[in-house]
Amino acid sequence: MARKQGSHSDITGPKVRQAALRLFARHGFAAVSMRAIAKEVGVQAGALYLYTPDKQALLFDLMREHMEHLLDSWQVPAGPPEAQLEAFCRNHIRYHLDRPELVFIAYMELRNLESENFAVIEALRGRYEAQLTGILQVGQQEGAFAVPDTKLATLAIIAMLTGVNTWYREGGRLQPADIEKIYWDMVRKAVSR
Amino acid sequence: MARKQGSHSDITGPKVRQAALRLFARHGFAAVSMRAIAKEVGVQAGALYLYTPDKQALLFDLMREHMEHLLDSWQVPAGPPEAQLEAFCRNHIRYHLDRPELVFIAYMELRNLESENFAVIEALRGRYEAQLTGILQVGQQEGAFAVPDTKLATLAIIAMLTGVNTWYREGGRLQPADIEKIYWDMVRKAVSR
DNA sequence: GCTTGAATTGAACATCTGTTCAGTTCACAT
DNA sequence: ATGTGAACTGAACAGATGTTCAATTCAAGC
Repeated sequence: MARKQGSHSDITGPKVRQAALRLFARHGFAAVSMRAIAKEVGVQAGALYLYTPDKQALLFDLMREHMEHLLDSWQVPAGPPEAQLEAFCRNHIRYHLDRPELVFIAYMELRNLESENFAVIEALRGRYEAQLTGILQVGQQEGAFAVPDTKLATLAIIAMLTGVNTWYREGGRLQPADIEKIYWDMVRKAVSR
Repeated sequence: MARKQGSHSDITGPKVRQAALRLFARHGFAAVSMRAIAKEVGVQAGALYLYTPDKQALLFDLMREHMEHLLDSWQVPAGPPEAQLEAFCRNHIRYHLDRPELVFIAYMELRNLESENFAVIEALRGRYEAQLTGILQVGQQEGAFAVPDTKLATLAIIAMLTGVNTWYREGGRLQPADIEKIYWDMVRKAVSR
């Protein structure tokens, strides 16, 4: 069972995924060749096929793992809807600021997924959005929120939160904690009565 | 000066831009070949070079014209900051719902611009954002708004508004006018004290 | 009818594309 | 010392890529 010392597969495998992640995020899936990925890894193009069946799977696996990890990253806490919403927003921002490249890919490269793969990612995205919609619905019923359309509010809030990734750069004027607070403030007011 | 009747260049030219727009929006710049564009136009690939110096210019011109047209699409009206903000939000949504393909390209294909072209588009984007920031700053000073960070609020609001394009489809449950109202409501509350 | 010239073709270019696979390497187990 | 097998190379594949350009088409103007 133990891997042989000389084996590189448990090093090269992750390296391939990492290189694909970086290059897809920087140049876009269609603009990155297998040879470019191989070069980044320090290997010939043919060797990549020991670690992925094809280029499409490289993209799909990155996106699927990202979405699954995002879903696992939190649970709706017990408590009043406002606290639940705050937890959602803060987790979303923190999670997204931590993995800018994955986030970028997961939402820029949807159209490069083959249709079955696309359906899988869309379903995962739907499950994530449903959690926010659920929080908003309960809050609306209990009178804590005033959102005319919970589905729209869900998409508006997520778009707004995810927008951080378009401008945030490490070491900038604001720390993640500041950003969390500012965005949460805006969301809180946006859904308030 | 008058074009000859037999001339097709004033027909083919726009057709080329239109085909590029559609295909870039659908498949992404890098995934669309000049031959694919030519086929959509009904012409051989070589003929495209009568209407564009190269593929890059096709993308850049679409984006630049879009941004310039967006800037021309409105002016900050006289009046209280809240009315100015409402005008901005409603115009933004209306304008974006009217040209989903251009909007999509202008913000998905930034990384496919050569660096000088990128700088031009970024400058135009900056000028557009500055208008919203200006409204928020005045409103903040006059006490009409309570935004802790006007630059962040600018980006958050624009991200939220532009987000409509990710889900809106013609003939859906909501009319553009409904959407304008719902989003404006959320923005209004988000910046209120 | 003939000339002009803009619009377009179609072939050619050098290079790149994703993917396959027979052959090589070399740390390990025996 | 020898054999094994995972990891990898390097060449090959069939076709696509952006771009150029000599040659063709054909309506307009004379």
